[in-house]
Amino acid sequence: MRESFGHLNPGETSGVVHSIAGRIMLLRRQGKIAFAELRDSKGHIQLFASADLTEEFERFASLSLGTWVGATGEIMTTKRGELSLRISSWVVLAYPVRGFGDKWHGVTDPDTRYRQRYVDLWANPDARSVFIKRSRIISEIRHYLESNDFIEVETPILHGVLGGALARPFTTHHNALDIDLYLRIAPELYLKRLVVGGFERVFEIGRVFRNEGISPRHNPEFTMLELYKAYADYNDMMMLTEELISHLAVISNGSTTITYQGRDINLAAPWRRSTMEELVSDQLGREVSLEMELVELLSIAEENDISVAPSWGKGKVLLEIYEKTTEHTIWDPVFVYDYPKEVSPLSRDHRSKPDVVERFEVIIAGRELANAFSELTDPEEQRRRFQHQVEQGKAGDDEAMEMDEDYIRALEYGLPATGGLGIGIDRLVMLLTDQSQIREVVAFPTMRPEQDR
RNA sequence: GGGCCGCUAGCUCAUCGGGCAGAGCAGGAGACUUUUAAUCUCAAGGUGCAGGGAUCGAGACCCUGGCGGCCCA
Repeated sequence: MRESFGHLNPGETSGVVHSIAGRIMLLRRQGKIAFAELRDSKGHIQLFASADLTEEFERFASLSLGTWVGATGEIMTTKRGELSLRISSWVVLAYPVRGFGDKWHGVTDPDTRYRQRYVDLWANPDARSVFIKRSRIISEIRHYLESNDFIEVETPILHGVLGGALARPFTTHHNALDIDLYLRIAPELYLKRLVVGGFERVFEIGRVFRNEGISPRHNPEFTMLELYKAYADYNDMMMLTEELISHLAVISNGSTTITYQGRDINLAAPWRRSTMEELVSDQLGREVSLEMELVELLSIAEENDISVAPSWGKGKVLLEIYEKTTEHTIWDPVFVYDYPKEVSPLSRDHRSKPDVVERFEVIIAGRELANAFSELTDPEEQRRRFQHQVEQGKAGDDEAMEMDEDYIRALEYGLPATGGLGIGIDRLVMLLTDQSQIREVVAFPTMRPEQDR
């Protein structure tokens, strides 16, 4: 309507009759005329009502803010130049029984905003726009992948065996089979089974569940994109990642340079590529590498006040040093690559370096955004890696994976060289909508139950 | 898990060296024929998060608990 009739001069009528529906956000009465601001999902428009032209004028002029109405009338412009619908007939579609928030301040109490998102969404335009952007981002991911010959698939959320990531699970129970099941911590192992089955490019966008604390950056259930591409490796995944994310930045913000929490981030490809050892060495101003002896790495950890567990090997210690000293210092996107084998049970051995695998994480604004690798395809090596995980579990690591015999059987039928990539959608949306808290991008975040408030 | 902060009308916020709790908006009644958070008049609106304690007297001070936020692990 604004596009078609925005040219009308103040005081002009169009002769066109139109019907619209929405929620009354503001209402100003002046004697025998009244103005209302009607909002729908696309925007807002002014309604103009007058005693001589509008049915049941008195009743219209006394409607409460928040009322849903449908209205029909002629498109016109007021003397002050505001495009309006001069309504002749109208109908109430829903009455609000609960009080409207403050029309100027909206509702700001975070507890109310998160628990009663339906209130937040109509009271705070910023909240609306975040969720609209989220929808566009996810839609664009699908479009991008489909146009690159990926197919979208759905894999089980109820898992009998824990795997695909290092995390503590939620457990549940199936009554008829009388078995305990996990809510998945990652779709990874099922997606690769599909590649074994011949689907060469697959992706899934879905919820995963990790039984850990709630923080500004963690919700127990969150949305992951995982994709797998046959005949590809982690170098291909780097190119795909930087291309996809810089594309999404342009779609959602119009530029590959975005502002996050007051600081610019340049997402234009290509992104910096650095090994974990290089980054840590730079940060600490001394050589740090997996070629060192364990005791040497342990002493570096100690110097930096990093506590380690006795069961950890060199890889786990290096990862811990990296996460505690270096990760949070990265701002512009970096592919941190060549991860310790010890902490990467599903990644292929590096083609030329010992003790590391072909894996990378993307760090932007100090946080992990994506994780990818050249997939481990050798069933015997995979069995050894799972075995190591089982031992870690016995040693007290409650995030360790379990032995997945069926997954090994699938690998025995042959998984071609495959690149895999996982992106945390919520964190991506946070980045692209300039939000510092995951609860701002999850419509209904996990909350403690309401007491009698 | 630790530290700090918050919780007062439907919403956003005040108040005080402990002494009957106050405003704007919303909701109600009324005025007003081109408003833009319209304006004006009137009336109404509260178990001060919950429970204990010291005090003649607590929303305020002390303790415990609840929920939330921020920072840290």
